[in-house]
Amino acid sequence: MYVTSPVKAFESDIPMPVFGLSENTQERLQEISLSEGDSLFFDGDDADYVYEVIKGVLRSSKVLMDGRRQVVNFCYPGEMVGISHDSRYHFDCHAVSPAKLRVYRKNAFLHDVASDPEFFTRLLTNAAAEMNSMQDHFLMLGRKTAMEKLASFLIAVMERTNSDCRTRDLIELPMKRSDIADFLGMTIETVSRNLTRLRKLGVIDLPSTHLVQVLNPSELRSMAENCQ
Amino acid sequence: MYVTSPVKAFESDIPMPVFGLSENTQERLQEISLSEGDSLFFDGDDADYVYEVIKGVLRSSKVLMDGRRQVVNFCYPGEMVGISHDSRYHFDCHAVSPAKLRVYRKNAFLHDVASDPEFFTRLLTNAAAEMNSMQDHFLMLGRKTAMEKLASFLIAVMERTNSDCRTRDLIELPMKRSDIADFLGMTIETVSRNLTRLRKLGVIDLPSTHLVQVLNPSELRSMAENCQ
DNA sequence: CGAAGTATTGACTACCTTCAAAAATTGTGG
DNA sequence: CCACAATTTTTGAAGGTAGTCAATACTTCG
Repeated sequence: MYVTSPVKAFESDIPMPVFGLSENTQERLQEISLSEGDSLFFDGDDADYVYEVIKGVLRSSKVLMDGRRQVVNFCYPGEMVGISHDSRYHFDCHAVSPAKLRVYRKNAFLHDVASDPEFFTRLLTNAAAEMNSMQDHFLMLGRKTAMEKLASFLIAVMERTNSDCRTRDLIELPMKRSDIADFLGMTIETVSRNLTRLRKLGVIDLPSTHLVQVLNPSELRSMAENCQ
Repeated sequence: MYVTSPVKAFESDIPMPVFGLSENTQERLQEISLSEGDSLFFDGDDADYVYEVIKGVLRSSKVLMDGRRQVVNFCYPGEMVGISHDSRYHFDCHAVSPAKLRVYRKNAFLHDVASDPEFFTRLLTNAAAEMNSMQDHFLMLGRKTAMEKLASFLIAVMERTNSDCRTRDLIELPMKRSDIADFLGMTIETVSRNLTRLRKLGVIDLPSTHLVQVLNPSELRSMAENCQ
């Protein structure tokens, strides 16, 4: 079992968001940057802010006492993170790649949402959509083989990122193998082995560690639900 | 692999909710009953209604083409089911035990919610809470052993149902072993073997198939995260 | 009481994990 | 820019947990 030891972006004894800006400087609160590996917040922190990803990719994860980790979600530009049902966050959140975020005070955000029916509808729709994708994630974690999990993951990233037809089949994977493994509920070795197997089958190519060229999308798609 | 073959409560060629009541009889729409095994809706059906469980337990599940199934959630009294981000349901929903439901027209429901800030806040909080419990489910599916999964499940059902201190340690499991297996991402045989093992360890007793007496709650709790 | 469905138990197998080492990549200081 | 260390990824061999197949026991229901 492996444990990632996350490092706060700034060390500080003042209970403040990781980016370390003054709380009462409204303008400076509006947008922040994170470097690769920086933490945004931890499980148990006060949930005073909600965030919107502008650029980069975030990783939400939960950890068991003995260090076993489950990556809950990767957050891409346009998505919200940090909305809690109570006053605390219930997972860790880190930057997987250099990221820019828009920050909202939780209370102000909720007030704005409640007072604007259109905003509210959008948020509720997003929440329902996220729940739906979480349910697909359940099916994957609970019932798919290692190869099916990996194929599903690649398809999902493909559909989530490249809307441009010309670059559709070139997938960027900013996260490490350990992040992918913890997202799919398997080990880094199994992730690596199955990537290699997909390469040898001619379904993908691996130009570099964090790039996947999909050579046979339809085959990959069929492997996502019906392994070999 | 096993496939459950669900049966509609009423056979009908009219596209109508399963309970088969006239759409324009407002009063008769307000509450419905389901027998054990009845379906409420299927993946792909028009999502015209949302439901609130009054009595009994529902099961939400998704199925792969080859029949592999993942139970997404068990819905207990007080919980909502059927809120979708688009016009379709994205999972099957069945009654695990005889159930009573309150029915809302989706549009009317959303309108009511949007026009009442307090109602809205409650719904959003519930959604966030449900997401939080889904994230715990992820951790369980992806990273826990069979025994840890089963112990976690028993603890969760215990905390969800019996608020009464005297009956706290007597758990009712209305669902079948196959439902539990599909919820935990394992087989019925593994569920059965581990229940037996818990019994032989003296942690639980099994007075009947659908009843579990927890003899050593603290031991069970520790097994949920740290299987021997 | 018999039949159908459900649950338990047993024997064997397979997939994924674990442990270990080599290869590749990334980062750092001279 | 290169050399070297640290980290990450890949590959290999062995082992274990849970799955599969099969038979028996138990429950439910006509």
